Amino acid sequence: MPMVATARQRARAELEQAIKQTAARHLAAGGAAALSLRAVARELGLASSALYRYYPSRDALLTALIVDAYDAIGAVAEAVDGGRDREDPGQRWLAVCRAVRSWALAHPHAWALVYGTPVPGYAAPQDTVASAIRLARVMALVVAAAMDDGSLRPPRRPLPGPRLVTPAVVGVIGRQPQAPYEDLLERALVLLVALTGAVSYELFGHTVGAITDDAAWFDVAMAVAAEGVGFDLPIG
Amino acid sequence: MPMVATARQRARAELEQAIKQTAARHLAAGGAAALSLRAVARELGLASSALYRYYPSRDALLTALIVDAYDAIGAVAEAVDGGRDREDPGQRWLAVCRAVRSWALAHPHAWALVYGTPVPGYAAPQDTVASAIRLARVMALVVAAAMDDGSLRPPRRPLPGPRLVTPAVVGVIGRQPQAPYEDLLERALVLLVALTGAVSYELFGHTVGAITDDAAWFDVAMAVAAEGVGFDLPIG
DNA sequence: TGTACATCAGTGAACGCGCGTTCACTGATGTAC
DNA sequence: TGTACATCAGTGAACGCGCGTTCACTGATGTAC
Repeated sequence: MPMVATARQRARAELEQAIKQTAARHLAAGGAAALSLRAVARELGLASSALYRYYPSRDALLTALIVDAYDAIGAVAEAVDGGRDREDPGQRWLAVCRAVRSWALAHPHAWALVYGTPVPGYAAPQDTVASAIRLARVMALVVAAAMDDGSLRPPRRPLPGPRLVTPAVVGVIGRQPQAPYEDLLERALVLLVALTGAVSYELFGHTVGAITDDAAWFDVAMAVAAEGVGFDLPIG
Repeated sequence: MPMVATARQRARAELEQAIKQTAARHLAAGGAAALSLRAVARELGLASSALYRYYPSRDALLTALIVDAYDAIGAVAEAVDGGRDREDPGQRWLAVCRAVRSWALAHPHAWALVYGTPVPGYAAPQDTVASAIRLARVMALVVAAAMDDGSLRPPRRPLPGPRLVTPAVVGVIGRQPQAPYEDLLERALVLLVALTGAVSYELFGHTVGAITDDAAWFDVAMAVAAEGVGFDLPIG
């Protein structure tokens, strides 16, 4: 087992990337439905059958693009929030929301691939979860920071009943939140719903005719949602 | 101009409905991508070209289905809220949210058609707006009722700056909300984002592995979002 | 260092499929006098 | 009431298209001795 990659291995890795990049470009141009293996092969000057040495099926290629999209969104969130541990949690979360929205506006079809209608007949394999979780993790850390620094208002009415989040979610912040914040994680997920919901709402055309300034309203929406959770985003 | 429809007119109206119903069934089975004019014609025992006497293109048929889906959602919301004018606004809104969610779970592909990824190459014509607005109207009326009956908490921090909703939205409740509720409609739209966002979040598979009880969590999410707007949904 | 063998990337032809839309047509239904 | 004409629903063949996937193959790269 050699320490350095052989020429064949390097060529393989390169072409695998080239295929994915070309596919991503086609996705960006026409959406998932317009992504065709034959078109990708054509652009790369390959026989269409050659792609099967790299991806066993169209779905597998799509899965790779989905993972990349999740990772790109997660990376954007992490980059924006990185090193802000001492800042106001509201500031941090708004910055993350804005960055995610910007990314989505720049990559609408990739956004649709992960947060829009699932591709018909396609079942998300396990490969995507590690990447899908990155944005949620940033959100959870910001909320946990708000709880720890005392800036989080306790809920007006704590939710009764058993916890609704899985241990996996609790694991993200490493502890079960204590009273008066027992229901913190259930509430916090609403921030993600508001974020993904607002971005999709705008991107999929539902603000047309209703909202005059999408960017300004997005900030409002994030602030309103955060108030329900118990912390304040900077507004105005 | 006869007062009664001729046999030809009746036959036409019937077949137009039959085409749409068959198309709706195919949509429900396989999603928008799986909707094919030829398959619909086949099932009806017609030549595929015959459909062009009824719908000028596949997009036109799709538009009819989109309008129907919006109307169905709006009708569900209106039916649930009908005659509840005197009830607690929080109760009313939660009932609407739950009914919309149930409809979506029963008609996932139709939901995806209107709130999921827009069909590629498809631009929503004006025909859809009247139907699309029905759910928003119910929401606005409930919120306006809460404002009027004094159960709506004024915002912690009113939003500065100009209004962000169009006159069309103001027209739904018939008046510009006054202080301390100037920003009511901007806030209220977050309820729609939370509702559509939460339903899509669940329907498109993002709660898998994170939430143990989707129905219970949905109630929580709606309550948390409503708190940001200033009114309380019944919980627990 | 050189040779025999194994691996594997890429080819090109083929399979089998279904689609949206157009068009000249036939024959039944409806209308005007 | 009957006839001539206009309307229009539905046909069936055709156009032109692109797709995902399989398979036996060739020739270059890599490996073991």
